[in-house]
Amino acid sequence: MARLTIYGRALVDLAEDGVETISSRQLAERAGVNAAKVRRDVSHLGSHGTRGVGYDVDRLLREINVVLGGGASSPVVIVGVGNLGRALSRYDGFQSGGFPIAGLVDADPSVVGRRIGGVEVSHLDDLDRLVAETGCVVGIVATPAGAAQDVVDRLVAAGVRSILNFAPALVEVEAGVEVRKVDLATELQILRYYEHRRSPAGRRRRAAG
Amino acid sequence: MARLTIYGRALVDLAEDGVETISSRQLAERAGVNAAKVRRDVSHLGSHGTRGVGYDVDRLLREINVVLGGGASSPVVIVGVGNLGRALSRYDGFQSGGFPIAGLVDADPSVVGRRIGGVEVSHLDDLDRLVAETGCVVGIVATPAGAAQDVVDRLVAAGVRSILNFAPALVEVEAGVEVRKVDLATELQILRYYEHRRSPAGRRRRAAG
DNA sequence: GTATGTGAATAGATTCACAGCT
DNA sequence: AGCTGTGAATCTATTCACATAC
Repeated sequence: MARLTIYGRALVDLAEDGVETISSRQLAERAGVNAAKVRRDVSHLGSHGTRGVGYDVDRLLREINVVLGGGASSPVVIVGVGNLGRALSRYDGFQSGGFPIAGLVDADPSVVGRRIGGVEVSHLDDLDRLVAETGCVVGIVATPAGAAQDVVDRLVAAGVRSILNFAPALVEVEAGVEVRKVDLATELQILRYYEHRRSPAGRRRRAAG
Repeated sequence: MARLTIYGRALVDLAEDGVETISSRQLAERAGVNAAKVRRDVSHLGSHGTRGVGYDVDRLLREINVVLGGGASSPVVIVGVGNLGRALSRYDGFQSGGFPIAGLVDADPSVVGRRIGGVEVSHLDDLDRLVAETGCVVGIVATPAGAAQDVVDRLVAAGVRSILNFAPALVEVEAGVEVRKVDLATELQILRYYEHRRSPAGRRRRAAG
């Protein structure tokens, strides 16, 4: 399902290049997937291509955008302005992707009031008010693992129903709340796993067999 | 397979708490998965628990670490010190996770020579030398989409075989090179998708049915 | 001829459920 | 009694392959 966003990006590029129709095969190539997969994914949209021709780029893009929530702007609040939180606060991909950073929050009084990337840091206890005032619909958790569950509970209590969790911890939420996890440590570990498979200690200096 | 790293983290916590054995059921609960899944995953390690008792925490942790590449330190080079690249450079999770940042690289001469988080920025053309001198084994791509493929090609040419791609672009690599993609825009889009399902325009102000 | 949409086939991951060990 | 290891069942995702439409 993450593939829809990939198709969306490819279609934006195509539309900018003035391309009007595209076949499943061509789109698949741009998206790095199988043509049959494109067809089945697209058919789930209820969309219809034209046999013998392909899909209308503009129409398909519009349909994908509708499913993905369109061009709506979804303000986010970042909880935790430690190392990672500050890094994320300064990343303008949120803004440009339609997720403006409407608030920063931390539990440490010594950082409350500081401005990062033009946004002032509020105290965790003001989360409810902040969410209510700014209309944040997405919460980004960038705290240490130990604080993650508490923060998520507070976000949910404040009415946030979509959470992106960067903390290396599992969190539980009630039904109806969507949590997605981004785990940089795991990604790196997996790379190391492959690295290790290629050259475990002791084979490192040998020529490939 | 990403689950092994989750198990690993849970086991570290358990070891610190002095726990010596753990059943698949308990580990599963901590990892947020099914007990049968834990057993099957662990059995792929060639490990053996003790029937009626469970797994030895230390032993299992050691075995997982061996598979994941152990405590080895894997220096990384970050390519692209734009917004996201700078953010990542300042994130100390790399360092603490055993992935010290050994180099920063950018194509823009105006940032070359600047220091970010204690590391000097080199020019993209010096990538080969940098990789050779620092022994980087992992490349992190934090460039705009358009530059990603070129950067990846250069990383591969320099001998890097493990790449973490933050650029919202597909890249092709020869066999034997492992690329993992972290796509913040897609994660947010997917959250918005669920958000949109819950309250599409027009229903927003209605009470839940 | 070309390309979609989809039933059927395949592959892969997950879960059940239980024999067998401690 | 409690728990692992695993064959078998199940569920889900992917791919094939072709009838159908342009």
